Amino acid sequence: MSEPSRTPSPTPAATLTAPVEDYLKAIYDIQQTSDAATTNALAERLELAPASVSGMVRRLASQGLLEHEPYRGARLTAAGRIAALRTLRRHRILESYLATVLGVPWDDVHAEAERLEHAASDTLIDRMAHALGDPLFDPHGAPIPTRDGVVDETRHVTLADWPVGTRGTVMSVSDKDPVMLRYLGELELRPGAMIHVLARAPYDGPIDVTIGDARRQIGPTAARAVRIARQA
Amino acid sequence: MSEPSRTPSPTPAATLTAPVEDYLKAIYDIQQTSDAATTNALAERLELAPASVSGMVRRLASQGLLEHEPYRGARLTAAGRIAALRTLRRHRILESYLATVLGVPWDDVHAEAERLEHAASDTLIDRMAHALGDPLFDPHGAPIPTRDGVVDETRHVTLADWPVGTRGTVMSVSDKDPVMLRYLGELELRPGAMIHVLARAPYDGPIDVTIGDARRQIGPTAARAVRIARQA
DNA sequence: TCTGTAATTTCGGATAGACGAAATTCCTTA
DNA sequence: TAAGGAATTTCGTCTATCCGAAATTACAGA
Repeated sequence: MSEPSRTPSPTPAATLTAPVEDYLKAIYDIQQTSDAATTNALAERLELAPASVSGMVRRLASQGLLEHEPYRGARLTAAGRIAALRTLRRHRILESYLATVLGVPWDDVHAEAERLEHAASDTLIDRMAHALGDPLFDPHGAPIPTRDGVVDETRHVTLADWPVGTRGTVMSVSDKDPVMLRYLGELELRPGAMIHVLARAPYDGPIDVTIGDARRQIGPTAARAVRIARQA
Repeated sequence: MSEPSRTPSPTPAATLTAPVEDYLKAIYDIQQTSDAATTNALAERLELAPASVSGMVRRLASQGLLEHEPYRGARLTAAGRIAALRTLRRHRILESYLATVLGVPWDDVHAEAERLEHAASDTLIDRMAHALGDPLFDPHGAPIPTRDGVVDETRHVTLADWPVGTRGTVMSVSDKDPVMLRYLGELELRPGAMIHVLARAPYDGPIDVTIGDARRQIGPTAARAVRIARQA
């Protein structure tokens, strides 16, 4: 585990619109993997035209929420990062609450939280978190930022890159695609599951893996949605 | 109690924007008292300029959600009524859930629900309703429409007009103003409270009333926020 | 170094929603 | 019935967000 990171709080920041929160969250997400978020990557994630992203990125940069080097991509500033983590916390607390308390199926919670996260007040989110015992992870295994922006940013290897012959534990699964999530659920590929990669066919071929006791073959796309860590 | 009213379901209606839902809800609300919702009444309730309301009302009329006689006011069509009741159900289920399950103070639930009602899916609302045992009234005593648009529309007399010398039961209190709600709470003027009007000073003067066992004087503005029915 | 392709930005334009000022209509009252 | 005030609508504008088409830039490979 790497250090949890702490971001100082500069401004309380005026209320952001829903689209702005979505951009910041997407940039944060992309920056977990790449150094900067490119226009195309953002456009794809947000399902918008690249032209729209260009315009918004310029505006957000002028508001000090991110830095933008034309043709190079966007990087969150400290203020942007705080705003992104605030939205991420809302999202993941909501996912946890909906799944745990209200029994919303785990492949549906993402879409629902995606809308509610822009409307719920901070104090409501804190109430939900409290009711859940202030969880550190959401139902898909993603870490939940605290109220003051502390979050575990460990970058886990995906199942697609996990070394052959090695055992590991599923840390998290991507929550973006309900169909994929349903498939992973059927395979018992949930956070906490033990896996053991037996073989991987070359050229993006299927991966031969035991999940708990069951032996399975899974394709590279699904494997990329599953993040693994060495057994605890 | 008057007949619950039933509205047939014409169209599933495309998804409405948050402002549109707000307009429909406000018009429904105003129509509970007046025959048609005037531009000024809407502007005041929605805290918008009358010019803005004029424009929106015209648009909503062209979409078939309401009928508009220029200079005369707006009336919901069947389709508009259904949409309004759907939003009202969301609002009141959310209020109930937040207050009952999450312990949000009863004077805060309105504002929170006001934002969440546009984001929560129907199935989530139904889950919440189910968790509460499908309540018929929200924490302020307002009736909750069912999934298929049945709602009690009895028009209750307010405390300001309740006959002197008569006992009654508080049916509901207006949830719009948190400060007022806090005041009413301090007076124990909640749904279910027994009241007995002893005297009313003329010209909008104070009302002399017993609430439960306590004797109080309350002003006409607060009294207008409290709706009363003959004792059950 | 030159060049073609992919990524990005710019430009003009669209839509939803809101506003103030000015024009219009309604209705009461003299 | 004429006038004046109040309510309403119209008009021109503004902001936020989105788009397609055209122009620009970056960069890999010859």
